[in-house]
Amino acid sequence: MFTIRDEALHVLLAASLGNWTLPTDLVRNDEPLDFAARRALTGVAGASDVWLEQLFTFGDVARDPHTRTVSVAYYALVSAAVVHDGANGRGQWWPVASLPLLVLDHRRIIDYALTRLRNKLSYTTVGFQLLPQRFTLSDLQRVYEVILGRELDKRNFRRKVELLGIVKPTREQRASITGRPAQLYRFVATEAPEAIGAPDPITTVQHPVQIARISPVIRRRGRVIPIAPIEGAR
Amino acid sequence: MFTIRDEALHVLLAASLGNWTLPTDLVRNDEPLDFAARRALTGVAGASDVWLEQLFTFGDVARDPHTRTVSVAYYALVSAAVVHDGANGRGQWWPVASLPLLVLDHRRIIDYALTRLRNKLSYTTVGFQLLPQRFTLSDLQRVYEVILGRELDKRNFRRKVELLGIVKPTREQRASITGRPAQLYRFVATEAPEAIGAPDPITTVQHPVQIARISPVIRRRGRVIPIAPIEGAR
DNA sequence: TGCCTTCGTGTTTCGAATACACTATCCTCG
DNA sequence: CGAGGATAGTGTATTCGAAACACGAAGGCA
Repeated sequence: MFTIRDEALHVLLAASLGNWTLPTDLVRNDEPLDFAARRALTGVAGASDVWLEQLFTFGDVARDPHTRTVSVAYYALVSAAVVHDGANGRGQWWPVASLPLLVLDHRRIIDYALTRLRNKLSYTTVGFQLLPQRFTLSDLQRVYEVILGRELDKRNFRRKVELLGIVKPTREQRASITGRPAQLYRFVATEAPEAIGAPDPITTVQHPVQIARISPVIRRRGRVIPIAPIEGAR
Repeated sequence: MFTIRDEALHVLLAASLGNWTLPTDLVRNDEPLDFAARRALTGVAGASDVWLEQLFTFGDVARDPHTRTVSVAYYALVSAAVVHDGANGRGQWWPVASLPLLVLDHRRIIDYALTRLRNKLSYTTVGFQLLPQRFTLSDLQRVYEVILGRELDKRNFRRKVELLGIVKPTREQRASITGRPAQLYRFVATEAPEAIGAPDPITTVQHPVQIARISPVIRRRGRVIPIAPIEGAR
C-alpha cells in the first residue's frame, strides 16, 4: 500500500517478530483473491476500501527457504487523507527511498510495484488515488514529481491536464497556508475524446481511466515542494 | 500460445472431452510456476522452448462451478517455423478472430492476453518472438499489422525500425516466391541509445527489449498481405 | 519481351513536447 | 498599513517525432 506523505512516496509495512514484512493474509476457500488482499490491509492500515490492483504472482520454489509458498501480490494506493498518521492500524509508513530490511523477497515485490506504478502513472489516472477528493493542481503535479522522481514544468503540466479533461475546477479554493490561495479541482473520470484505448479489463479492480501519456516534462531549475497536508477549504 | 499463420494471429487450443480449452497443467510442489506452464505446452504444441510471460492470476470463486481453482495464466509466443502445421503436438491452431466455444473463463483469458500482447507490441520487442531467426522487413511489418489490426505505412515503419537499431541486415536474401527478392534481417537485442526504461524485471521470463513506441502509423489505402511461409534463403 | 508482383526509398506537413519568466494574490510581520 | 515572502496562475517560440504520400527497381513467368 502506497501513499504520499510529506514530500515522499511511502509504503506500509508491518512488524512481525522483529522483522519488517508486507501485509499478508491467506486466501480463504470461498473468497476471491482481492478479498484476502483487502483483509491483509485492514488491520495494518486501518483502511481497506482503497484502489487495488493485482501485481504479480510470485511462485519461485526458493523464495521461502522453509516452505513452498505462492503469493499473489497486490498493490494499493490511498490518499494520505484517509490514513492520516496511522491513527488506526498497526502498520508503519516507510519512505520507499529508505526501506528497512525486509523478509523473504518482499523488497523485490516493492521494487516491482514501484516500476508498475511509475509506468501506469503515465498512461492512466491512477495518480488521483493518492489524492483526496479535492486537490490543487500543484498537489497533482507533486504526485507525479514524487513518483517519477523528477521535476515537471508547471505550465506544461497544467496545459496537459487541462487538455485531457480529467479534472474539473470546484467552486472552492484551498485556504492558503501561505501564499496565494489555490483553486481546488476534482477528478472527473471522463470518457473524453482524449481517452485512448480501453481500460484494462482485468487487472484493475477499480478502473483508472486510460489517458494519453502525460509526458515526462522535465524542468531544469526549481525545487520539489512537499505535498500540502490534508485540506482546508473556505 | 500464439503464433502467426497465413495472415492471421492464431491461438493454440486443446480438445478435452469434446470441449475446447487452453493448455493447462498442475503446478508441482518442487517447480516454479513457469515450469508448469511450459509442461502444459509440450504435449499440445510439440514445443515448449518458447517466449513466455505471466499474464494474470484468475481466482474468482465462481470461475469453475464445480470447484475452487486458482489459475496462474501465462501466454507464449512462437514462430510458425517452430510449430509448423502442428506436425507434432495434439493441439489445434485457431484464428483468434473466430474462436470456438471455450471452457470456463478461458475466452476471457485469451481476450486479456490479446490486450496485453497488443500493448506490449508497441513498446517492446516481443514481436520478434513470432518470427524465425531471419525475416524480411515486410514479415516484421505484417506481424504488427496482424496483431494491431490495422495497416501501417511501409516507409514510416522501416524508418522507425531502422532508427531503433533493433534489426541488422544479413548477407542473405529471401528467394522470391514472386516479385523482387527481399533482404533478410535478424533481430539484434540492443542496449541502444534508443532503448528506454529498464526491461521489465519480473514478468518476463526471457526479456524482450523495451523500445521507443513503434507508433500506430496508420495507412489509408492498401491491403493486408499474408505472412510469407517458412523461409527459403539462397 | 511484356506483365505481374513484391521490394525499397525521401520529403513535406502537422501536432505534440519542450523550454522558458513574469504577474497576481494572500499572509505576516515590522 | 506597507514591504516582503510565498505560492498560484498564465502564453509563446522552438524542436522533434508522427503521419501522409508515389514511384522506380528487381525478379519470375507466360
